[in-house]
Amino acid sequence: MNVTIKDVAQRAHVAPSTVSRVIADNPRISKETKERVFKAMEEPGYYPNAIARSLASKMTYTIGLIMPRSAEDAFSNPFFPEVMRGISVVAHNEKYDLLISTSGNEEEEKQAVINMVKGRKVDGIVLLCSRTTDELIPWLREEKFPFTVIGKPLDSKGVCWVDNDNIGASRLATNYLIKHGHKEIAFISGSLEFVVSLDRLDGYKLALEENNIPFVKELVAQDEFSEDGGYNAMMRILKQKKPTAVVVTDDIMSFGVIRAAIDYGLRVPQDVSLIGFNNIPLSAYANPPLTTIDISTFELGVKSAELLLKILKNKDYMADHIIVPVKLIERKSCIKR
Amino acid sequence: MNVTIKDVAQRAHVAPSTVSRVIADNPRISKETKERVFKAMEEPGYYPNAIARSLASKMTYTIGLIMPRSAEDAFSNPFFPEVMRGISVVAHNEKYDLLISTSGNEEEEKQAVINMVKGRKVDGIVLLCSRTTDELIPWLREEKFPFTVIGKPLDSKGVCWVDNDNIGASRLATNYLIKHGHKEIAFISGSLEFVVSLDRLDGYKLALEENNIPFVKELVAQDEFSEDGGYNAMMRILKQKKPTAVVVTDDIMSFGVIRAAIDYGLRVPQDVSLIGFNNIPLSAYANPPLTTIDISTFELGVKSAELLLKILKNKDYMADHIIVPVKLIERKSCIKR
DNA sequence: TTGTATGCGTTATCAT
DNA sequence: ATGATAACGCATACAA
Repeated sequence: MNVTIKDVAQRAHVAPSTVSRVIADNPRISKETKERVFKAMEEPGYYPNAIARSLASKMTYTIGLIMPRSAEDAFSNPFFPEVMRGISVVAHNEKYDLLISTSGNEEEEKQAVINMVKGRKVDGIVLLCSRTTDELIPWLREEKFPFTVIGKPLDSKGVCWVDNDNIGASRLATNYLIKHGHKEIAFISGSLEFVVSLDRLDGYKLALEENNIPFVKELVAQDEFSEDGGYNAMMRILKQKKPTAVVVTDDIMSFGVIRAAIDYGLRVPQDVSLIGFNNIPLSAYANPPLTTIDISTFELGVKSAELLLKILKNKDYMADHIIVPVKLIERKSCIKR
Repeated sequence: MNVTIKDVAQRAHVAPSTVSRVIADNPRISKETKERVFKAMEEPGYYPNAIARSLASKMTYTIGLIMPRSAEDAFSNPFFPEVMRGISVVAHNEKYDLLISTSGNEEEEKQAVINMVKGRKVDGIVLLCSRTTDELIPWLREEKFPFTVIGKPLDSKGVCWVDNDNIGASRLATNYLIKHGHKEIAFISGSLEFVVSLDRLDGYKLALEENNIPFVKELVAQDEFSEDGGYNAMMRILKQKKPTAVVVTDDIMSFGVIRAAIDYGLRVPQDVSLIGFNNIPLSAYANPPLTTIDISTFELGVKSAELLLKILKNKDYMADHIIVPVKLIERKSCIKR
């Protein structure tokens, strides 16, 4: 079969345990034997079996990634790849691999996590998807399994999470519009099933309040995180009201909102100003280029991974959270009124 | 520690091997004991340790994914997430996990693969990146390790790969432009280091030849697979020639080409027609909506995974390849001349 | 149909 | 500093 630690041991005339120590770079081992062992590894092309290693050491050096339930959502919105990019950079630096398991529905997702956790396939998990109804978090907490969450969970007690200040970000966006003289400001977001949508709605309301602008529920709509979702939401609003500006909590949705406005005979930004969220690469090249809130997606990934690794290094690390800053990117989709 | 197969065996008053057989759903096992074992698994919450399982059975039920060298490229171009989506759907159906390992440079990439292969962490590998200079393919072939490649490798002898008919696709695109009355047709692609760029250039030339249009090398440019890359390539061409149409082998680059044209005072499609490649989600919402070649990115992922699984199921499966069809999506970026 | 024994390739705990 | 030897948790060939 393949060359094992025993073969190397024979070649080097030492015990397998010594070879193991050399691999682990154990300090108390003489230079001479270390050399000899390395030589004995070279020629036959020895490489440690990670599986056997994991079994014995109970360390896998791999991080589990739980994507949003539908692979559709997971990979079609640039948000997730960008988060993964952040995670993978950190993981790579620390010599961790990434194990990904997609799932179609809630039950499958649960199974995927159980499989990773109870199957001992990963050392820790990053949850890319925090729904308000998530039962994964309580389960992981109960299992005392190391994990971090991207997006503040509804019940964040005892869990480590990374997120933006979503209330603040939304308030920032809304205030920007208000300062540009807008008063009829619509708010379009994804499902309120997501904490992030809830928080951003709150930020929007907050900004209105601060400026004594009444909240009008006909100016608010939710829909899917997609171009079509944005289109439909905007259309629903336009049937009842005529906002002069709109806050859209996702750039992809913004594209749909723009299309809806145009279909409705409105020009952007002359008739409707628009501010998006996420600052995806293409929003800069939209027509008009999108003013948007950059939520530092990449950083979200980086921090979530760093936090997880910190936990792994110090098992009884206290529950903690990290707020990643946002930044308003001014482009051409908003004008003064 | 955690509950193991032995604990279950004791509870059910059977031998560990019997429990193992129940897990493996071995046919020759009585209904009664099977029931009893299942019961004994329930209460203490037994779950098989995948690592131990792998060590004993030499099967990991995970597929390794080798992304393009820079995580940058890997996740910023929608092509790769979409491919991953295809792969993950198939993997999920067959109860395989995905192990991802990103890498910064060629050396790291090699290490990542060695780590997966010699570390016995995966059963097979899908290469998402076939550079013409790739030394990974010969290595994997020599190791007799199961793998498939997305994109036809330069030396495809004895390797299983999945790709479009790139020559045909490019010829299709070019002919479309020619049929619309264009004769001054530019060709912008990524680096010729990629086989795909080479093939598409050939297809372009082929179409010109068929129509007795001379090949003009000033009308051809290569650059990075990015918006900026497209912009720069187009600018370089415009400084020498004034094409009435251009074939761009990547939608992201197309956005840059459009921007360059506009900066140069040209309207799209009135002054320059444009046909892209990949049909990424947002190309439909570009301005103008992009006419493009849909290369069935998702299918590319699906087929590569299916092919790999076929190999895994039948170790001495013959080298084979799969051509995934392309489709021309007509939108608004081309006009008759 | 079920049990026994051994191996999978390491790490880790004792020794020495 | 190094060597035996026992885990690690499961699969499997061989018995029964």
